[in-house]
Amino acid sequence: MSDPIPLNLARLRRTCAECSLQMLCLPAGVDAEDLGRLDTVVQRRKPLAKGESLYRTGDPLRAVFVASEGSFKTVVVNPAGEEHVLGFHLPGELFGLDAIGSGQHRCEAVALSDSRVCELPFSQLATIAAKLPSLQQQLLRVIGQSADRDHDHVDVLSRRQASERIALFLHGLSERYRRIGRPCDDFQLPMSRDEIARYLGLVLETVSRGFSRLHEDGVIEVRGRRVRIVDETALCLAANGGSDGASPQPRKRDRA
Amino acid sequence: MSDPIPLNLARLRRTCAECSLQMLCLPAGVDAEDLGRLDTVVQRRKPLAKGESLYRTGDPLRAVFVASEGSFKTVVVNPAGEEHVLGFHLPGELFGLDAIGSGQHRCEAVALSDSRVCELPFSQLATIAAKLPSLQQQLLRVIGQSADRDHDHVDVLSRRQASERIALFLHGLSERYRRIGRPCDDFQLPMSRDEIARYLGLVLETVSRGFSRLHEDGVIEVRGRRVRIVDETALCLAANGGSDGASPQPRKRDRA
DNA sequence: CGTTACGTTGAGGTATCTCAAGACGGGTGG
DNA sequence: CCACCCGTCTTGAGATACCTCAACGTAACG
Repeated sequence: MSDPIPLNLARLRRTCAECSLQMLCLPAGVDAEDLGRLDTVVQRRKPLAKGESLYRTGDPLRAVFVASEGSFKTVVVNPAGEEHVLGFHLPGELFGLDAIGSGQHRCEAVALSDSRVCELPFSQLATIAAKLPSLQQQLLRVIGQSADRDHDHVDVLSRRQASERIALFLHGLSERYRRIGRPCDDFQLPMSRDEIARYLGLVLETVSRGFSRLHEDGVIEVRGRRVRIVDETALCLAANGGSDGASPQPRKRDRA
Repeated sequence: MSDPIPLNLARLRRTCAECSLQMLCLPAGVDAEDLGRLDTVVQRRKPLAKGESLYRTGDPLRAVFVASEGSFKTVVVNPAGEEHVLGFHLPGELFGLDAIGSGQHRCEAVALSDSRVCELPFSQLATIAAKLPSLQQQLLRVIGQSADRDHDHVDVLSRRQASERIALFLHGLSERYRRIGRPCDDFQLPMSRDEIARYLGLVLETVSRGFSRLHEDGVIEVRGRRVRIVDETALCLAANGGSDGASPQPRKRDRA
């Protein structure tokens, strides 16, 4: 453990190449020894089957997570029994931070497909961060990025047109695929129409119709969960109020 | 600066009694000397007039803020020129954390009334936190609580019935007034109907009608911005799908 | 090859938005 | 003190986008 462990560094670089833990592991200023210490803390590649929960509402804060394979959703079930989707978590994206406020998870994390996750015990993370200022900064940044995704969600939900929400959702997803180093204009949705609907505050039929409409308008190609973005510009336009397909003048600026 | 300063401790305890910076200043394990160091960092009581901005979208992360008097809203203006309200910040609540992900503010903070704010330069906060593990933990917790408020916002926006959103909004506001030590069943709204609407993803008329309806049903009393919560239980019920007025028989979905 | 989950499409009802007019309340100045 | 103005809030009536209900198509799987 006191040896500088170049082997571990190499392995981490390889296996976590596109992982957001990279932000925690590999910033400048974290040397091999520090990294080795962190490495002993990360528990790697825990497998989960589709539909299994990683944590449930009320569970104490134990760790933060990153899927190395597969995606997750986080959901809350309200008193009326309806399920709301709070977020989707692609491979390489950190999640599970919802518990750092109260110490308890406010939602449930469910695997959308057979998955593998790395987990990083939070107490040890905090301890190490206290000793490594650079790691502390990285930790703050990663937390901030997680909050940014929540803001994106709010942004989507604030749109009052279903077509805007759907376009913005697809655009955001594309952006995130790009960021984790995957094709961003041709991908497989890890979630169902119903789950998208519960994320967007709509019903599944509306989502389906929205997809069909974007297809008709030549913005995307859809077949089931396969999505190809044909016209990214048009997608952005649709996300910002160019709601109706053939709106001749999508220019409306209200001012006071 | 190197003196232990019991006087400052006393002053901080008094002046920041209900302030969320308290969480950063006064946890067990932070002694007077530490506190003195923190005290030198907090800039206090900067005044702002109603409508003035504390920071704007794109501004670099400089500090985090707490209003000691007055309230704030954080807003984004989308390309179409519409203003979305991301959050309201009551006196004593920490805000401005939206920039820790990217280093730049993603929204604009506007005073809802004449206000005074304490600000805490972020770089120095991070430096001090690195030296004080207990402060680091408090910082994480405060950040987490801020994220919790964002989750509450998502929760509200996910409701598809306007009446639910409005009831949940009022209930959440009441809860927050309670937490900052103010009357939670009788208060003055710091924001307009229009601002509430832009927070809830509705139009102002719908908010107004929702208030009137809750008034008619004897759940609240409203006169302009003055709100009194008459029946908290009914408010909770309305927030969770007991949407329609006096439906004592909670069948599947009953419409009067 | 049947079963099952998921996705698409259609028709009709309804909540919310839009547009519009009026009421209230807090200021200002005569 | 009152008249007046302005921003804010309320209320009404009609248009519309979305939800509900329902049937059918499609794909994955044993």
